[in-house]
Amino acid sequence: MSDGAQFQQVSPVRLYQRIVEQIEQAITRGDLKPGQRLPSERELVTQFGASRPTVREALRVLESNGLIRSRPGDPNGPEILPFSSAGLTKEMTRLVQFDNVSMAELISFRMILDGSASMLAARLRSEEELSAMERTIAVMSDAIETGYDEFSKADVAFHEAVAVASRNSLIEVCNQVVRGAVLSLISDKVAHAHNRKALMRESLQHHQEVLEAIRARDGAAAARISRRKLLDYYAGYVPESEQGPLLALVDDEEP
Amino acid sequence: MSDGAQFQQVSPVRLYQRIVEQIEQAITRGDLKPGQRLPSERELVTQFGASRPTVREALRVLESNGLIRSRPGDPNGPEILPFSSAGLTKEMTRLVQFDNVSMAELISFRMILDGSASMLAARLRSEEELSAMERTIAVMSDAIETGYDEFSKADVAFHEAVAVASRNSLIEVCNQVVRGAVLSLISDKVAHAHNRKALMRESLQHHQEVLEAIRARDGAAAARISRRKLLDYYAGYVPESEQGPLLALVDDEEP
DNA sequence: CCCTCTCACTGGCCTGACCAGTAAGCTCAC
DNA sequence: GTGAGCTTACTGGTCAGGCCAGTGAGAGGG
Repeated sequence: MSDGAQFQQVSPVRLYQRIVEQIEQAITRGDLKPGQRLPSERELVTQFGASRPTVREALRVLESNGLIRSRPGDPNGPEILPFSSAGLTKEMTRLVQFDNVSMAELISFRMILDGSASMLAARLRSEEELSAMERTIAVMSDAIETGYDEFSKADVAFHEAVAVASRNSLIEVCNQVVRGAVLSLISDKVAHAHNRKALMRESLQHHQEVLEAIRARDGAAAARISRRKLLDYYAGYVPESEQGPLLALVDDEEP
Repeated sequence: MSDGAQFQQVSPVRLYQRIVEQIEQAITRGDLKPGQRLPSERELVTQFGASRPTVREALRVLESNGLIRSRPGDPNGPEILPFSSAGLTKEMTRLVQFDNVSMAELISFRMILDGSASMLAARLRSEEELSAMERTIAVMSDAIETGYDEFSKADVAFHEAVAVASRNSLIEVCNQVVRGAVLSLISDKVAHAHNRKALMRESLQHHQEVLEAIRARDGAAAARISRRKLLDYYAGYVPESEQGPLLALVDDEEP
């Protein structure tokens, strides 16, 4: 190779990509805020100087990425949507589905995220946030009789309350995604379990112990308990041979 | 509400979405493997019974999601791409850019991921994996004189080696994404820093200390050092008022 | 056997058209 | 005046057909 300038590989840029970029940037910059409307397709055609199919390709991409939504017949044009983590969820689910991510890895990741969230919550929580958690636990307790859906909803609410208290939304988004992925892999087993009530009671017990540590502002304990309980709860779904990495995560009590 | 059946909200499904779904499923199921080719657009038109613009909209969506790539003139048709975390990175970057995710949260998240990876690596590593890490550190050391690009590449290689040893690819993918997001936010400052060599030396020092703990199989120490060093390195980019949650993460040495 | 050139076919892009929806604004009865 | 109903100008969804610049497998020449 001759010395001197280094060249980057170039790739032809499609017209529709240019349009996507422009609109994406306008949204990111804040020129287009959620709720605002894009001009109609035919109007965009004149503004971008491209044909309608090309403009439409761009809009379809934006739509599939959750940035806009267009309804047929709406005279106001496509709508800018508020940010949602749906795209992230989709991507992460795909990562799980066919990038050889095992159940053990998923649970390991949940243990890390959940443990960290609990630790941060224990150390940073306010009194209001604590009582918010207590309320969700109460709902869970009641929901054991009411039904699994209620219970599950309250469960999510608890983790959300913890996430809020941890002051870190990234944790919650990722945790939510991973949680969803785990559930989608074992949902059939849970749904058909004849001992669902027992499972719910066990889960409730776990959450209460974590809450106790958070109440006591004991970050290390909250993390340890959270991880330990997750492992107990899910260990049955992981083959014996893959449990090593999971045990390494609860192995906190070393000299 | 009358009791009985619960109905879900329905939304009209576009034709192009049906096509996207079918192809996505085929890929997820493994019917279409990376490297294989899709039929040509005109062939797909007849198979799906849709028009070319519609088929093209579907292909554009798949392309923008990183699932396929189509090159003009290629007689073999669009190519199925191997999985890449590019989509995830894009989504996460967007999350950071305009969902009120602060620099502090990003760094906090990195500390969690990196700390956990180091801990797992310390407890699970093999001898080969350890020496792989040592090699990347050596490269980093040499690269201080060679240049920042080399250094950065070796840096990535180190974290990758740690991730491999941690037996959890999710950690590494997420860490890589977050790392990229952080760098994209501060890259200008690093590039213009007049003391880049000093920064590199500091970074190298940090990595060496983590490596030492991993060598000693001391998981707790590896995690603690990793978090501490990340905080030291990046603290300057976080406003004083937002450092609370970060400090909570290194506050391990409690009674 | 290798090299070169051809050509059928590819994807990128465009024009123009039809249809089923939507909602603003008009009409009209009350 | 006011509300209900209808008209209408627009929207997005979809299609058919066409042109162009590329690509690469295979035909042909050396």
